[in-house]
Amino acid sequence: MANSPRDKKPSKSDGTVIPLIKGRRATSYDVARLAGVSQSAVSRCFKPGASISGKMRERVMKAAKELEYQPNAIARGLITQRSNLVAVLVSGRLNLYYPEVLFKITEELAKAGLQALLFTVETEEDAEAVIEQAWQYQVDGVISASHMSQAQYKLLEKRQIPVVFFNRYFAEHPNTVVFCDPAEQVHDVVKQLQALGHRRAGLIIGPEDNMVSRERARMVDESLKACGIEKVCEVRGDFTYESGTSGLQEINRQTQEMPTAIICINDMMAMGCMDEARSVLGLEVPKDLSIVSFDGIGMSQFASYELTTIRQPIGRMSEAAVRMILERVERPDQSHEKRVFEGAVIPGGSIAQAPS
Amino acid sequence: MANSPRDKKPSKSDGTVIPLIKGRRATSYDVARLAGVSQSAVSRCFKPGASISGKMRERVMKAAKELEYQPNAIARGLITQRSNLVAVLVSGRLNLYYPEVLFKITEELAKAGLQALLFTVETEEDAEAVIEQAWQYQVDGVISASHMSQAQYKLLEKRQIPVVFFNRYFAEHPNTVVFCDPAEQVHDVVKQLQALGHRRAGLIIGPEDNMVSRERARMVDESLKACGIEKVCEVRGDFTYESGTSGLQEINRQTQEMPTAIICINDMMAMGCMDEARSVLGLEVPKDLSIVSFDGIGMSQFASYELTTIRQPIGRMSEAAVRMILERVERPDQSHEKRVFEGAVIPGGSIAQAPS
DNA sequence: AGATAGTTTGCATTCGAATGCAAAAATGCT
DNA sequence: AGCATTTTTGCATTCGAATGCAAACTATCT
Repeated sequence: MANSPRDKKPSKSDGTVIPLIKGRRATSYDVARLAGVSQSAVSRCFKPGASISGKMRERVMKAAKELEYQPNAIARGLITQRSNLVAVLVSGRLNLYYPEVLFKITEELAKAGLQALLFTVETEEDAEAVIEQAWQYQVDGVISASHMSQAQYKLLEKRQIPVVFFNRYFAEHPNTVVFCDPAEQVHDVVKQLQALGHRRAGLIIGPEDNMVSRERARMVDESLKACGIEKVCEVRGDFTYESGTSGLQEINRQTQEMPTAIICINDMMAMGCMDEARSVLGLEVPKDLSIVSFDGIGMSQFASYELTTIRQPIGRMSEAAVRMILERVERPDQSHEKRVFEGAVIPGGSIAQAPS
Repeated sequence: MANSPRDKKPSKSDGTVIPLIKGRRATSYDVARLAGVSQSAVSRCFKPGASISGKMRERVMKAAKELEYQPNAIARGLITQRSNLVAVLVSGRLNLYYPEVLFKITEELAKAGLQALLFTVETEEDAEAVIEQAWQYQVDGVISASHMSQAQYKLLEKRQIPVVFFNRYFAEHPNTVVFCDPAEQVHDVVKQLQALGHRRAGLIIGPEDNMVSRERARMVDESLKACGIEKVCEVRGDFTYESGTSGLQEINRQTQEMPTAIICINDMMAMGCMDEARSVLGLEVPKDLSIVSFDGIGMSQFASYELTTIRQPIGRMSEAAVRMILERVERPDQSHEKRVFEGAVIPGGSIAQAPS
C-alpha cells in the first residue's frame, strides 16, 4: 500500500505524464504527478489558510491550470462532512413573493460560497419527501419559506440540520427565524384609513394554517378595533391573484353594502381584488374602494396597481437568513436567535377618501 | 485489512450494537452491523434492480428503518460518478418569465429523481463563475435559460457535461435545445393587426445579445413587411417592466406621430408599455393603442392587462428539457436534438381597431 | 557551527457507498 | 442423491480530497 492508488492508472512508470483519457477529469493526484509533489500538497493549495510555501503553491497552481483542475466538491464534502449545499424550500405557487425571496437568497448564498438546492413545496407531504431528499444530500442547512410541520422540524433538529425559518416559526419551540413584524405599519395604515373616513372594512386573508396570514390578520383586527373601524367581512384566499378576485366577489355577496376599504393579507390577492373591483364590479379604485395590502413585491408598484402596501425588507431578510444559516452551521450548539425586521409603508395610490 | 473499517469505531467486540454517538448519522456499515449482514448487502438493498433476496431485503430494511438510514447521496455520487444534480441557470432579473420556467423545471427534475442546483446569472462573467461552480459540484447536466457564451458552452462540452439550452442556442454548433418558434403565431397576430387597420407599428425589443429577442424581432419584421405595416420605430429594452415604460416614452419621442400598435418582445415590457400609455401618455389601450407581446406569463392575463400575447408552452418545454438532459446523461455520445414547440396566441383585450 | 524553534511536506488513513469477482447458497434436473 | 445452474452474498477495492502525524527542511539565535 505504499503507492498512491493513482499509480495503477495507465502511466509510464518513469513518471512521464500521459494525457488524460478523454473525458476523465483531472484529480488532485493528476495535478500532484504533473507538479511532482504529493497529493496532500495539492489539497492544501486549495485550502485557504493551509500551511504551504509560495514556491510550492506556484508549482501546483501551474499544473492545476494546465489540467484545468478544480477540486471535486463531492469528494471534499464526503471527507469534510460539509456539503456547502443549503436546501431552500419555497412554494412554487404563483405568489410572486417567492421568486423575489428565492433569487435574493440564492445570491446571498453564492456570496458565502454556498449553493442553493432548490425544492418547491406545496404541502406538508411534499415537505416530508423534500426533507428526506435534503438529508440524503447532506445539506448543511435548510432555509424554509414554505410548509413544514412541527414534527418535520423536530426531525431536522434531531438530525442536527440547522433550519432557518423565513417568515414563519413555531411559537412552542426554540427556533432560528427571520421575520417581518409590520405591527407598527399596520397601525399607521389603518389610522390613515380612519382619517380618510373609512368605517367599514373587508378583509381577505390567507390559508388557515399559514402563520404569516394569521399574524397579519391579528394585527389588522387589533388596529381596526383601536381605530373604530368595523370589520364587516372576512374571507379566505390562498395568496394567489385568482383568490383575490374571488375573494372580493365573496365579500360582495356576503355584505348588503360593500365596505369602503379592503385589506388584503398579501399583494397578489390585492391585485386580484383591485382588478375585480374595477373590471367586474365597476368600482373605481381608490375612489369607490380603497385597497391596502402586505409584502411590497415589485409588481405591486406597477402603474396599474400602485398599491399602498406594507413592504418587507426582503433583501435584508435574505441576507440575515443566510448569515444565520452560516452561523448555525459553524456553531450548532449556539442558542437560537430571532431577527425581526420592521415593515415599511409604501404609500401608493390605492387608498382615498371614503365615499359617503 | 480483513476487518471492515467500521470495526474501529467504538463498538463492543462482542457484536453488541452501541447507540450512535449523538449526531452521527447512520451509515451502511451501521445498518449492516445491526442486521448482521455485509455492507454490500445494504448497498444493494437501496439499489433498484440489484440482486437480492426478499428475506435479506426485509432484514436490512428493518435495520435501516430503526437507524433512520438513508444512503448518503454525496458518497454515492463519488463512486458512481453521478451526482444527480442538475445546474439550472436562470436570470434573477425581474422578468417573471423565469420563475415560471424555474419552478416547472425543478418540479420535473424532482419527478426524475434529480435535484436542481440553482444559479442566477446576469452576465457572461457570472456564467463563467457559475460554470466553474457547477463543475466542482459534478453536476450531471446544465439547463441554461440564461447567458452563456459560445466559449463557455464549448468548455462544458469539452468537459463532457451535457447542456440543454432553453430558448437559446448556437446556430454554428450542434447543441441540444428546447425552443419555442412562434413564427406562425407572429404572422397570425400581425395579420390581425393589419385587418384591424393598423399600418404603423412600433417595436420594443430586448438586449442585442439575446437570441430570443433577435429571433422574435426578425419574425415580426418579416410579418410586418408581408402585411404592409410600416415599422416606424424600434427601441431597445431589457425585458423588464421599467424598460417597457421607458421604451414607449422613447418611441413617443422619436416619432412625430405615435404608431397605432406596439409589439413588445416580451410580456413584462408590454405591461410597462401599457401602463405608461394609460397613465402617463393618457392613451386608452386598446382604443388608441394596440399592444401585443410574447411569452404568455401568468400576469399577462390579469384583468388590468389582458394582453394579446403569444404563449410559450412552458410546461411541455420544461418537461422536454428535463427528458433531454436525462437522455444526454445516459447516452452522452448520442447526437443532438432540437425540439421546437409552436407558440399559441392568447387572444386578449389589448388590441382593437386602429384609430383613424 | 550547532542547537532550537518554526515551516513545509509527504505518508497513510479516512469519509460512505458501489461493484467486479469469487465463494456460498439455493434451485432445478436427472 | 448428485451434479449443473442460477441466484445471493461477502470481500476487497474504488471514487477524490482532507488531515493528523512524523519526517524533512528553513530560519533564528547563540
